[in-house]
Amino acid sequence: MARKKIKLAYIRDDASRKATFKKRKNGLMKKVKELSILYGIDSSAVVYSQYDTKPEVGPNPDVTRRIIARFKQMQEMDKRKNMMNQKSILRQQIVKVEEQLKKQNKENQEKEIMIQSMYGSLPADCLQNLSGTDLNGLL
Amino acid sequence: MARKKIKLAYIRDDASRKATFKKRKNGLMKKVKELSILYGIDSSAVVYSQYDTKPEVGPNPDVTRRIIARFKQMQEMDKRKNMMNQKSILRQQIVKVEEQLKKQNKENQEKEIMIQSMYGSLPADCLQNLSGTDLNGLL
DNA sequence: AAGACTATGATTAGCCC
DNA sequence: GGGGCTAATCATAGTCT
Repeated sequence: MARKKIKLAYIRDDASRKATFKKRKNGLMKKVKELSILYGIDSSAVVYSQYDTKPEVGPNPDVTRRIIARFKQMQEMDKRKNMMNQKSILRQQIVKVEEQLKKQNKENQEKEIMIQSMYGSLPADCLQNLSGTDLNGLL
Repeated sequence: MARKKIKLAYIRDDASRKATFKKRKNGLMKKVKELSILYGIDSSAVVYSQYDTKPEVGPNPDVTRRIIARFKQMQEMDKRKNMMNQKSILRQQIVKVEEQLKKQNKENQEKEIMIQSMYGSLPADCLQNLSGTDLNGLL
């Protein structure tokens, strides 16, 4: 009578797979029921298998329905949270871009002032040579 | 070190309830995961509790979503089946009532014939005494 | 194939820190 | 109050029927 432990992997032998499946499914359902009794909470397990035509639902379908409703609600919340996160990330990016823009504007202004002063200080005949030159490209 | 068994009932002591809950929840989730691995099937457990802000979902939310979809499908099937059953029950009732109706019609016909023959065989002076009498009530 | 049995492995209640 | 320990209970793989 060697009852050794099995390793956690798909049971290839059809007979023993089917045989032990029922035992384990029942064990699981028992635990689910115990959990809900011991702690006064909702818990449910659903098991689909090729051995049963119907999925096994424990401890009772009404609880399962309630749980599903709440699960969906939670999913919605998660989704919204995610969107909020994305939104805040975008906001941060906007702030960054705005700062860069501000900085660049300031630089541009300074360059403008430089150009203005350059023009002002040049002799009249030098202005002729500069006409047609792209000042922006130079800066 | 007395580790005795507990009886299956709501654990009133807050501390031990909270302490053992986590253990059992983890144990359950482990079993759920084992089930899906050993048998290559979908299984999922959802546990709501006052101890966690979120429900515990095992072994993973995608499987749970798939399972919920199938659970709903099954519910629909059950509903339809139920309706079909009700329908067939009603059909049987209709058949019964139709049979009763047929039977009664036949009886009525027979009674009618009896009445007719009674009228036909009576002498003329007897017909006067019968006027005003409810023949239907007599039969 | 399905249920009973049981040695063995797994889970866990109560403790301790 | 959370994590580790361990005795005790529980679950179950393999076997037999």
